[in-house]
Amino acid sequence: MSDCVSCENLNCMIKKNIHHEGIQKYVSEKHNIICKKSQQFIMEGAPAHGLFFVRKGQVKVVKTGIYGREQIVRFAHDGEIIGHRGFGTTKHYPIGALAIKETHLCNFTNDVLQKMLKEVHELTFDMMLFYSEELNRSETKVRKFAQMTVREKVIDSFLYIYRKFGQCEDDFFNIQLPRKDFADFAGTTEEQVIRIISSLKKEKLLQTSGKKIGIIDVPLLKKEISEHNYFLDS
Amino acid sequence: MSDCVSCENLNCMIKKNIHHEGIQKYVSEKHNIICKKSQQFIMEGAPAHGLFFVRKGQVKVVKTGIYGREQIVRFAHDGEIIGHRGFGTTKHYPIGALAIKETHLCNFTNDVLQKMLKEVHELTFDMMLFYSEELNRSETKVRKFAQMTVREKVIDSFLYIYRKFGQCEDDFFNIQLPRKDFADFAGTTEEQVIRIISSLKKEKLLQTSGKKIGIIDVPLLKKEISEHNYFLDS
DNA sequence: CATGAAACCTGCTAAAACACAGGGTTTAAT
DNA sequence: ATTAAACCCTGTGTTTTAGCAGGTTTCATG
Repeated sequence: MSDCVSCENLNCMIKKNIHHEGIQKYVSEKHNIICKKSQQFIMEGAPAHGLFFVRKGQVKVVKTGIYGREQIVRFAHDGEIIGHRGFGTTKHYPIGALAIKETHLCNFTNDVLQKMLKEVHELTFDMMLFYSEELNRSETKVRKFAQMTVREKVIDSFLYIYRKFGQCEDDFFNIQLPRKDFADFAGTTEEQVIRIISSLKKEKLLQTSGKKIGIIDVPLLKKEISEHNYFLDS
Repeated sequence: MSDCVSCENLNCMIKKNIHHEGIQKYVSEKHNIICKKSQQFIMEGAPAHGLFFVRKGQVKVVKTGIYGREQIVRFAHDGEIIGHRGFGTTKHYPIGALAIKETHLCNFTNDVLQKMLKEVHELTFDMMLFYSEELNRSETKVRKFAQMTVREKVIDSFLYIYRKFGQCEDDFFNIQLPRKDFADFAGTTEEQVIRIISSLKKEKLLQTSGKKIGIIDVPLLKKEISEHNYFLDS
């Protein structure tokens, strides 16, 4: 249950390197944590005490912005890393993280992690590649925020959620978020998000039912932003 | 002249690891390139053929954005890496790079680099840390772009230039850029930049003389953005 | 030193985005 | 079933930003 060998998250970096002997002795030192819905497990500004992997669940990563405005950096689910931003020179987490629904986490302390990286070079290399991809993603996001209109940013956020979490047969996202969260992720206000949702519903591109949101016509929605853009995956 | 041992850029990652035996045999395989002013040496979208280090000079890193609008990702000078964004999974450069003034570059091909990383684990580790710092920087930038006003973004850009290139005794930046470049970097339009420069001149915070720009009162300018912000270094 | 191009500046206008206010609806707990 | 809290929605006024148009300055070059 708690060991990595039986874990199903094949995209997890530890799992991928579990066959290396150097790594196995450290796996037993990882902590398993269970978070209830909306529970925060990383505090922004707190001393970094290691890396987290999402074993199962949904997480949002936040950062306090200007005027205390909340910014959602990204969402994460099964297999993904959280807390890697605190690993460089800074010894404090630059972000906070909280569970959207009940979430099972694996936690490696910085000490253990450091030892693992020293011993298993393939892991270090994978981490480097991971960071480099994250960097590309982040810079694409900079470009988006700098140049997209609010409507485009909101649509882009919906497509991001769609790509990441998908939607069930009834065509609603496999994740439920309040409008405010979409706003904080897209970099705008709740009102704008609501207005744009209204428009998109009228245009038969989106459907809602209470908190639930789903895309009706994915290709058409995609078309609207990919028109003048190259490929922007994030 | 062309070997790393005598190089003065102590912040360069290669120089830092030059004492490792594994690295020295590869240093001879690096290429030295000299770029004239405004010459482009990385084309956006071209196949990635390695990493560049700035030996001496000034470089701007650009990315074509929405509607073909140009976005300046960052500026670089002595000792800094360029082209690392093309190293992950993508085999094409996601950015372009061009010399602002005459610039001397060192170029390692991807092959050589790969070999170096395989052999010198400290280098891989350093690269990982480098990427992780870049990621933090980039995400700070996302937040800025999402939440700052145009005035704040422009001021922030001036402070960035000040931090990175400094200014001489006559209080002008050690780099000359057209207003348009500041706009592309700050994520706004040339007109806005010009307007804000005018205001700042009236407020005795900035001085200009033709293309030259300099900050008169750094702490006061800093204060304006750091007021509601935590520490934002980029 | 004339000249043309590039860079810089300003005023005006329209559009985009935000903020506030107030009302409606859903949800979950008692 | 009731009630409070959280969430959702819409209208209106204001601010911010972008875009255009036209003018001036600066600077390199023949």
